[in-house]
Amino acid sequence: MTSEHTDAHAPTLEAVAALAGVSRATVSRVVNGSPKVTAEVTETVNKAIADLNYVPNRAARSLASRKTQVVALVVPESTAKVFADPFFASIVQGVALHLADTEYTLNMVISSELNPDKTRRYLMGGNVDGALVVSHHSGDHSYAQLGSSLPIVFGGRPLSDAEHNSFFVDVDNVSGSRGATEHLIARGRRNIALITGPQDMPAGVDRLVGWRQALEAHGLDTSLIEYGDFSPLSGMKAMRRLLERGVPIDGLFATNDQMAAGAYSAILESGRSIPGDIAVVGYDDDYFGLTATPPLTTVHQPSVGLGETMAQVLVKRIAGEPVERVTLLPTELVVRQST
Amino acid sequence: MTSEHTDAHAPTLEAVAALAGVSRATVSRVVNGSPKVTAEVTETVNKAIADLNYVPNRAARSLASRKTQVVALVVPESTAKVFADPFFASIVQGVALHLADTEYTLNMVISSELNPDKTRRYLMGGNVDGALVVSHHSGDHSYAQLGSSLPIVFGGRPLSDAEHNSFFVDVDNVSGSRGATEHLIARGRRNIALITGPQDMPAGVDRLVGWRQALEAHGLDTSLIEYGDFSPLSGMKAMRRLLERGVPIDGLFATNDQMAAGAYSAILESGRSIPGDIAVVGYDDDYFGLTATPPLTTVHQPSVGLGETMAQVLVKRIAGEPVERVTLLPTELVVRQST
DNA sequence: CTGAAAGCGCTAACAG
DNA sequence: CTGTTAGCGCTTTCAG
Repeated sequence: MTSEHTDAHAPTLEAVAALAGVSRATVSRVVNGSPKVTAEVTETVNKAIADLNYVPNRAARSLASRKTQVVALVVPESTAKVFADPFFASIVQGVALHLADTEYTLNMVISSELNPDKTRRYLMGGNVDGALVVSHHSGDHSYAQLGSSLPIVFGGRPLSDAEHNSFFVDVDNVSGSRGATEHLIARGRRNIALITGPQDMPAGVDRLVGWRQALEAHGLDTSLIEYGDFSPLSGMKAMRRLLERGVPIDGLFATNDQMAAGAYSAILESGRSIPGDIAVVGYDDDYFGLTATPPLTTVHQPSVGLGETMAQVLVKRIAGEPVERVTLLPTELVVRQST
Repeated sequence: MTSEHTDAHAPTLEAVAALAGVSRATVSRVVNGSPKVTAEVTETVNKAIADLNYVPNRAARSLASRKTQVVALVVPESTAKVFADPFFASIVQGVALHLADTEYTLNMVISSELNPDKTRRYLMGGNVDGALVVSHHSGDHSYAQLGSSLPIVFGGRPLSDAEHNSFFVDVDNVSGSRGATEHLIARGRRNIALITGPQDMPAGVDRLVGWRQALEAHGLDTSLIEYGDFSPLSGMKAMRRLLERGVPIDGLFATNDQMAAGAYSAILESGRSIPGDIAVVGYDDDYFGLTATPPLTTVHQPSVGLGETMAQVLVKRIAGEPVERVTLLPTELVVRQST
């Protein structure tokens, strides 16, 4: 069942040079857009290129120029397993879309946790000009060390600020959460609870900070906190604990929609109404928000934009252009019927 | 804000040869696992490689061997826009996972519909050893022509069987649908309606065929058909039309979960119950199935497996090994409370 | 502004 | 089994 592949020798730079009646060096200059070539000659060469349907050979080009024109997108295997996470998928999409407009090619590599050296070697083996590292919401900068020998841009801020040297772009979790909470306040709520995620994840920490900032700015109580693990079940349990405290609660900010989903159940089973008794805001704007009853007010993150920005920052770094070490993208509050 | 990158000349094959006291050719042989090298020499060389932390340069290797060790994953831009589609995301995941175990590297390219030639040129420019083409459930084989000069494997069967030469792997829609319908029959249903998708999409056609096969095998009526466009709204409308026919209906097979969702509404609004009056089965096993009331019985597709298989088939083709031109993956019926 | 010459790092016959 | 010898196709000084 194997098929033949006509190995019709692709035209080389040399062939173009011959047809155009110039030297290979000149063709190379034209191909690379060198400014010092007569318009006339440039035209002749371009015509020859078109006629021959010439496409430069990347390998040869890289070898000679010592540049690969490739950037890697590193995805830890654990993240890949949950690849269907729309947030992550959108990041990849953004990266790919931005890169499509550049000279760079996207190399997706799944780094196995079992054999992280394989990836390290690949990255350091001169196979790529730079790398993008995304790790499922978690800010894992374990590749940060490579940052000193290869331009790397991370998706998500590092957990510790000690990483005072890695470049990253992240969603502005603090401001997004502050906005969500302020929305609750604007709706007249005064006893606003928080169900947040693990404090060993940047998203968990930052979203708590935003909530607290908003509350403090209005002189409101910040003691209504419970922790979950971003799963629906944990959200339900956290909400129950909150309700059991027996203190008044008229607003809830759950730091992701999944936990908000769980909280919905707990609120409803306690006989309370949404948003009548308790107004709730989520975070992530995933599918749950739309299908929930009532539809959930939530914080939308610019996931595609995150990917695009990462790619953009990396390309600039590779080009040696100055770029901010940290880029924070704004979120958008999507107001629906739960508030 | 730019940072320095120590351009510590990566060790070359030559350096390894020197350290090991052999020729470059021998080192090359060891690196490429040639069988004709003394165990002793192999060891010495490997030690030198380890000591120097040598990593072969891909560009040089490709240039000399005329192989790129790269396979492209082509994603039409329209598909990329809906990248968050979990089915598609899983395919990418599968591809990446399988490739991670091979010598191949994954190049993701988004092909713009506006400029399809850019992609064609890239593929034909000797930049990749093979390509994987996925187009959102649609069986678009517009790159089929390239198949004669580059190994290509498609995800999803082509719409027309005229494409009697392209290699593809697909989910076995016919058998999946037949199974879904037989399940309804086994549950004692005899008046089984169908809401299917556009007949210009392989999935739309094949799922109808499976339903019909099951019904005919049991001598049941196959006239209860209505068409939708895979959207929830179209499913709702189709169901209403079905109900308006005024004939008995005790089972429904909707060819995707989204349309099943719409059908749910129509059934419920008509005062009927699920599965009491009408048992329903969907297809896709997307998130709707789980959150629906009652949870939806549906057909699960091996999306990750699809990606893995595509990669596997492509790698074999590149290696010149014989492979089936078409590979159909089995589906699995997930039985929940709607039947 | 353009050509000539010298490799980039590695593989691949071909000898030995 | 191992070394020698040529390049793979392109970029890049360095002259002219």
